[in-house]
Amino acid sequence: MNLSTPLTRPSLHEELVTRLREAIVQGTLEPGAKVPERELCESLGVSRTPLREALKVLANEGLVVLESNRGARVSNVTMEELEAAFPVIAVLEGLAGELACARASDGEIARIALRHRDMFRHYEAGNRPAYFQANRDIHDALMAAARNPVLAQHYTMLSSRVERARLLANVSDSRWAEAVEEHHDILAALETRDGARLRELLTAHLNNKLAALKKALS
Amino acid sequence: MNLSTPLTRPSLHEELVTRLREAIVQGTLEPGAKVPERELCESLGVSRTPLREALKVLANEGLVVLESNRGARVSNVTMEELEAAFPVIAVLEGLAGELACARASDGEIARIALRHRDMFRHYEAGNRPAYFQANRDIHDALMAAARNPVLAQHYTMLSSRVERARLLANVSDSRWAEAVEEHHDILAALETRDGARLRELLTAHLNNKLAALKKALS
DNA sequence: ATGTTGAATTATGAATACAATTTGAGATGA
DNA sequence: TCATCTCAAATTGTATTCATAATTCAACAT
Repeated sequence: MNLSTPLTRPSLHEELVTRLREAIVQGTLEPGAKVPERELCESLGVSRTPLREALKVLANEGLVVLESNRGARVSNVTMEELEAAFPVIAVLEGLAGELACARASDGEIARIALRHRDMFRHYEAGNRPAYFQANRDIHDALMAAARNPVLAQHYTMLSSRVERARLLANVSDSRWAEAVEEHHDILAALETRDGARLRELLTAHLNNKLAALKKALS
Repeated sequence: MNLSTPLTRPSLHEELVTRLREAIVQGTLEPGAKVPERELCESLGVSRTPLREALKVLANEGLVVLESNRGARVSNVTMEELEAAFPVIAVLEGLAGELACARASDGEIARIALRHRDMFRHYEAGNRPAYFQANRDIHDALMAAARNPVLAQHYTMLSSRVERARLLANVSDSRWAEAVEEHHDILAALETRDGARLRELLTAHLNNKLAALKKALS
C-alpha cells in the first residue's frame, strides 16, 4: 500500500476532464456537436462551475472549441489538423522508441512482443476493433517504456485529438497489410534495441498512417 | 479593415492564462510560490471564477500544481523535468526546422538570418539578456515558418516549462561560444534549405543545451 | 409566400454566496 | 518548556445568482 501519496480525492473538474475526454475520443460526443452545459450538468450531477473548468482545459488541448457567448462544441477532425498533428506524433513516437530501446526492461519488451503476437492474430482473424485495441496497447506500452512523463503527456494529448479519425475512416486492406509488415520490423528493432532504427521505423510508420488516412478520407 | 472575422472579445480566462503564463515564465511568479487567489483577483480586477479556470488550464500544462483544498502553487523546475522535456523539445524543433526548410518563404529566411546577425552582435557585446531575447525570437520565427499550428502549440507549452531554467542557471562562457557556433551551422542549413541537416543540428543543439544546463545547475 | 423585425426566451460569462477543509494562534496539561 | 488540543479565521471547492449576449419565433410588411 502506498503511504507516500497524501490521500487526495480527485476534484470534480479533474474527473470531468477525463470523462469528457474519453467521451470525445470514443465518439460519444460527436465532432462538431454542441456541448450543452445545463444538460451535461444534470446528467453528470454537478454544477456548471466544475464543468466549465473542464471545458476550458479540453479547449486548451484542442478537443473542444469555445465560441464566445455561444458555448462549446466538440472540435472537428479536419484534414488540416491531421496533417499538422501526425508529423508531430511521428517524431514523438520516434523519440519514445529510441528511449524505450535504451530504458525498457527485458520484461517490458517481452510484454510488447506478446501484444504484437496478439495483434497479428487479430489481423489474421480480420478483427479490426481488436486489432486497433492491441495496436493502441502497443503504442502505449512503448510510451511507458520510454519513461518520460513529459513525452507521455504530450503524446496522450495529441493521440486523443487524432484517435477519432479512425472512427471516420476505415483504411484499405492493402494498407492494413502494410502496417502489419511495418510492425514486424518495429518489433524486431525493439527486440534488438536498435534505437536509431526504431526511431526511423516509428516515424515512417506514423507518416504512412497519415497518408492512408488521407486516402481513406478523400 | 477586416470584416470576415466575427468580432469576438477575448474572454477573461484566456487573457488570464496568457498573463499568468508570462508571469510564470519570466519569474514574476516564482517556482514553488503559492498562488493566493484572493490577492491575484484583487490585483487583476477579476473574480475568482475566471482566475480559477485559468489555473486549471495552467495546471494541465504543468506550469502550476493544484493541491486539493490547499490551492495552487507554481510548479518547481526540477532536473527530472528538464531531462524529460528537453529531448521532446529537441525533436519538435528538429521537425520545425525540417518543415521550415520546405515551407519558409525567402523573406522569412532572410528575416531569420537578420535576427541571427543581431544575436551574434549581442554575443560579441557580451549582452546576455539581449542574446537570449534574440535567440528566442529566432526559435519562434523558425516555428512560425514551419506552418504547423499543432507543432507550435506544443512547442509553446514545453518552452514555457523550461524557459524558467535560464533564470536559475547562467551557462558557462565556453558553452555560450559553442552555442553560437552551432547557430552558424543552423543558419547555413536553413539558408540552403537542407531540411535533414537542419533537423539534426537543431535536435543536437537542444540536447547540448540540456547538457549545459545540467552542468550549470549541479 | 418570403423575408424582416423585435420582444421573449434561453444560454453563456462572470460574480457572488455558501459549504467544507485547512491553517494557526492560543489554551491546556504534562 | 514543550507538545497537544481546540476553535476561530482564512482559504478553497462547489453551487447559485446576476448581467449580458445569442437564439427563437410570432407578428408584420413586402
